[in-house]
Amino acid sequence: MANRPLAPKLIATRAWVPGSADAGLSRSLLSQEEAAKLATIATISRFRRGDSIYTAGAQVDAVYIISSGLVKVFRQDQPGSQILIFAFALEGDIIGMADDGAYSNSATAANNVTAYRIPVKSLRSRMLSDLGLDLALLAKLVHELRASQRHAFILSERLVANKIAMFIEMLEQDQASRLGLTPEEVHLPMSRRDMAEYLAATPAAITRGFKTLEKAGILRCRDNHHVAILDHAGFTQLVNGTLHPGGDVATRTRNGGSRLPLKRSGSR
Amino acid sequence: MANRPLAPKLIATRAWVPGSADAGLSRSLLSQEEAAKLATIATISRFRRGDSIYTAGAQVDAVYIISSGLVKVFRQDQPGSQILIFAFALEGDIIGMADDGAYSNSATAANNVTAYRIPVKSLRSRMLSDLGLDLALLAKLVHELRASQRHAFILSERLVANKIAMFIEMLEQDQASRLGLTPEEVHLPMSRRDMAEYLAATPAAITRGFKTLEKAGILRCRDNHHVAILDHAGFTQLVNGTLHPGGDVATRTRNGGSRLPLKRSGSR
DNA sequence: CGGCCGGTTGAGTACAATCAATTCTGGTGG
DNA sequence: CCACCAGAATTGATTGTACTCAACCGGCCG
Repeated sequence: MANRPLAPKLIATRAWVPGSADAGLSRSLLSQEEAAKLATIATISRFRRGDSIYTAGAQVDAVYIISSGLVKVFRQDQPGSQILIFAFALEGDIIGMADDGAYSNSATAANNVTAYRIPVKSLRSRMLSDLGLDLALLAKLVHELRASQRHAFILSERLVANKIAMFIEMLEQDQASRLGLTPEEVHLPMSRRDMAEYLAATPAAITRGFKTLEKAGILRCRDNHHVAILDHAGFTQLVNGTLHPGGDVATRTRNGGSRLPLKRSGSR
Repeated sequence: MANRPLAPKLIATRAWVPGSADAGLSRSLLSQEEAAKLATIATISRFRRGDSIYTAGAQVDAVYIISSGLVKVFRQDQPGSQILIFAFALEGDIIGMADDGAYSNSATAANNVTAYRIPVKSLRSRMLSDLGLDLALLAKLVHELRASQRHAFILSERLVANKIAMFIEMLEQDQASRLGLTPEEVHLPMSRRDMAEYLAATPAAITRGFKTLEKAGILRCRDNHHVAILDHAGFTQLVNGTLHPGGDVATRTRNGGSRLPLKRSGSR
């Protein structure tokens, strides 16, 4: 096994910045001289909104580094059935992961997208000769793993409003790490439908969830692609499941006046 | 960055065997001469049911390879709040992942557990001197990423019965890869409660979900830890969201007789 | 023998999915 | 530049499923 073909493998859709202080690392991963190295063996590809970049099951022949636009990385088992978006890839992100020679998920352009296309053959030789790059990719993988776990954590939430809050927080952290400072407004580059497919919900639920958050004073929507976080504290409280946004106290049958916990305490 | 301390990083809770044909790879990852190498620098640790192996946020000082028992790898933000189990680690699995010097999730023993404890210091020097091991760990990471995406996919399912089905299928594949052949019965080493925390549900829902699957003739439970898959076809159909197990046709208001799809077709 | 914990069952509630109708929006072609 | 159309987004009404709360059973350990 030591002299296995040393599979081209890996390469992962970039992670949302995970938790805390490694933003610098995450940003510099492939945006420096190593990226330049890659650029020498890459060609530029363009995709229109809706174009498929690669599809699950196909042989891996290339890996892409997004230059501009928004790419959805998703899984869909049957042609007409359920979709789950695993990640949104933005500028600087790498997509085209596989570990056994075939793509394990699909990617389509949500926008007009430009990307560097890197044939795996050249990538493989590069990796072998350049340990530094190998380690960078490894770090990338760790990030993506964290992102995926975060995704799972978001999906484990029951209330759509909470999911949305966690999602926006994620976007905020990502944009903060990209810009170097936390912006006034969070930008939501994807459609409501895309958000629904990332959060395992329906567009209708997304709409209502935003409304709930807005009425609770947590955030304000300038338009469907720009939101401002008003109450950052209650925001994280809500993320922790402590807060119950859909107050609507009037309809409470019993337990009329007492707001407060009334949520899971000891067990789940 | 090339001469960064080359962080110990990585090391991941092992993946459930992902999709298809790389079972062999997954099994041999650390179970051969490399495992032997590791054994020379490892010590044996024992944990009782409920013991904490490591907790999120703590400095990474060691990595563990499970020798026997069952370990839950989970995340819990607030002390009393929601838990999400990210993975169950069995014999041969590696836990103790981190990418910035601190554990990113927690692990506790669900059983009596024995594990090899590997201080990261020795591991780091090993890794540097042994590229093969590094690559093995990298492959491990890829597997874990796949596992996490699979987890997200399971969580995206709405009906608990479907989640359970996917979960059992996952266990079956894992056990098949461990044994080399698909066993008659699938073994569920964890408690109902643990399953609930992996599937983001409640124990009550788990119970009812099993009942549903059993009444639908999909599977049969010998006891709470041994199930046999009866209808493997309907099983995967159900996994794809095509089948609707809670038939109970009598209560259907409209659409009285027509079983069949009646689930999401075009959109989600 | 008696708590204690895991598991099950039952009744009531709440949230999101579904279905369907309507408005809004962006892009296209005249 | 405007009319128009298709898709996205919203809204409403209804239904279904899982959560919640609570009680109960059973085995295990003290």
